[in-house]
Amino acid sequence: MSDVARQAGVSQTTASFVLSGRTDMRISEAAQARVKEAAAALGYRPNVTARSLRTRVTRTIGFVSDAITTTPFAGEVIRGALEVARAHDHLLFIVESEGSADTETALVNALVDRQVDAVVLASMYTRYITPPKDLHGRRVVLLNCLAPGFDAPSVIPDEVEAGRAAGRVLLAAGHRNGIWAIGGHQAIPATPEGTFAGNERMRGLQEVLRQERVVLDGVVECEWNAEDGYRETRALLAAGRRPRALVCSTDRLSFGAYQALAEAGLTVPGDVSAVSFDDQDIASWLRPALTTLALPHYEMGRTAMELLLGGEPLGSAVHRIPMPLRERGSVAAPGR
Amino acid sequence: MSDVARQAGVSQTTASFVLSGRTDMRISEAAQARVKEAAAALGYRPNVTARSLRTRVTRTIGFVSDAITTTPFAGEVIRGALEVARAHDHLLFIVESEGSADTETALVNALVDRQVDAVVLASMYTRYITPPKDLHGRRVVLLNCLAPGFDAPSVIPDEVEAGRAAGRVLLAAGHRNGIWAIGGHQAIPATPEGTFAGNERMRGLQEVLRQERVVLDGVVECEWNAEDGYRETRALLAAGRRPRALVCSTDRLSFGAYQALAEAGLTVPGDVSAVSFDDQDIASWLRPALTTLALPHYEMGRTAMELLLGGEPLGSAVHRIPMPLRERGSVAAPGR
DNA sequence: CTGAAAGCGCTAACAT
DNA sequence: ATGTTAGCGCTTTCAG
Repeated sequence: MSDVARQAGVSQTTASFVLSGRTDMRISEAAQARVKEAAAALGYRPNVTARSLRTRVTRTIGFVSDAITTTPFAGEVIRGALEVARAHDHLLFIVESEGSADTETALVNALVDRQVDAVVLASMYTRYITPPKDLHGRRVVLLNCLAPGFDAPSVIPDEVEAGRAAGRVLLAAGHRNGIWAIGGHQAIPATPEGTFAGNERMRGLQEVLRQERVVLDGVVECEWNAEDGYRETRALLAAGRRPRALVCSTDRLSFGAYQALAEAGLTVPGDVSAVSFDDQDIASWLRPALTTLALPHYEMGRTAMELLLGGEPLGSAVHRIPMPLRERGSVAAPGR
Repeated sequence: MSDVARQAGVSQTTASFVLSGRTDMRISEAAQARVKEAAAALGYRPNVTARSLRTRVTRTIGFVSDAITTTPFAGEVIRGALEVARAHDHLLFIVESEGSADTETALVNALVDRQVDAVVLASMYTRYITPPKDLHGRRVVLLNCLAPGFDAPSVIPDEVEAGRAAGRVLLAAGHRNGIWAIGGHQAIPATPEGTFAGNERMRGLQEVLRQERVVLDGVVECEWNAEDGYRETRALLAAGRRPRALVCSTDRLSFGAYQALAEAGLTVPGDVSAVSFDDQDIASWLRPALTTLALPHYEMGRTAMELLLGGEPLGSAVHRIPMPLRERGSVAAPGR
């Protein structure tokens, strides 16, 4: 910068003012032009590290996630966050704690030592967490997780409303009997009380059904992968149960259910309707394509960053992002 | 740091030496202990920004990708990169150019202004690129892309060898006739010469088949998505062709092929064998699970970062990472 | 409207 | 074995 100033025949102060685009210290048009010209001629680029040292602002945000790889949606979260960051001229340090608290602490320290302006704490499935102490008193937003005692806003999907929507789709198609929930609350040995998403989805579903005095034929609690959907649907069929509609807690479960149904010579949606949650890629690859409630990962990423960069005080509200209904071909009137 | 020095009763220099763990300037055990104690007591954390300004080293790397969201593998690349970065105590700025050259230039500038030590230029499918000029002369590694004139190493999957492996799997099972390639070189209007991966996969495949004097019944050039696999396999069947084995250029194509085969009452692998490329999640969800050649995204991410942080000169070699064969249930001896 | 000078927190010659 | 001093590149009072 001092080279630029010298070449423009002004002091470094003047160069600084015009190069950082400040207007409050009125510089003559002539001087501005000379500085800009000199900067261009010399190929001047600011050293943001030096600027940050002085201003105590790095325009840098730490994005700490437990695992960016496990779920295929993760990319969407990051894409949303990245887009907003870029619009505000900020950069993201992305780190992954791999679920280890020690790693998380070490990484948060590394971020803080680099003077990040704020931190996003992201979880790949919705759950309660306890943020590392080094984050207390800092600008933080919780993405897809909740920490009741901790002073930071949370951004999560509106699962209860999604559960209601799933119920409404089935009711609207005329289903009142033979409705089974596959996956349910995910009340399995590893999570005996169910998971956050499982509990909320079921709550919304049951609420809507109850209003119409419809009761589920059953809720199958199991893990949420393709193989579980196959196994449990097959078991259902083998036990002589003949569902008219399936509410699968994930698209992966629906995928497995499709396989079991096809094996049994049953068609979707002619014999059995299916509605699920997530909107993974396979939801639209299946034939018929799946009607599902989409996890709004992109929007969540955006919202978290907008909270951080929007200039409003952060607060500690829970922001529930709507899960859009993707109506496709897997729901029809009940089969004969 | 000066607080720590004062409390320890030493100069700032001494404090600096012990806190940055330098051993070349021998400090007495006593002084070291006092400094460490004072640092712990005061909760001292170094300001890496300030250190970087002085040392001209930020321990920070820019990871520029064209789209981290499009492909589900992207997360694996990043996970690999992140792990190595962490092992070397470096942080990653991750940015996405969304395929726009202007955006890419702007982001590269933002990274350079923040004094990143190196840059990874990543593409989500293997292809030739022209790196932005602002990167000339800097430490760069190309991830999943090639830039012949540019002085930087490339890390790409070994597609030719994968093509050979696909051929060998089929030959070993006894296939010599009725082999069709679905997806082929991806010689479609958008990419009339085929894609890099398509061309290399086909080259390897043909090479191995030719050695055994086996010729493909045909190569169907189309896009590489699930719907294309369904449509083209269906068309094949409708045209009275009865393939004994399918080499699908992606798992998605195989997925679609499975659907068309099932519709026609054909079973895998009893009637038709299938082998493909990528090893996406669905490859193992399908029934039977798909035999496929895995894109080594995790390894690629690691390799790129190890090149950067390993201390060796970068060079400009092309590093071809093996694509492991995942043998599952979709290949058997030719059907009756 | 512009310039001189101090200092952000740290490291590294150079003394001692 | 430790301290003095000078910056790294930039912003920001404060004087003119």
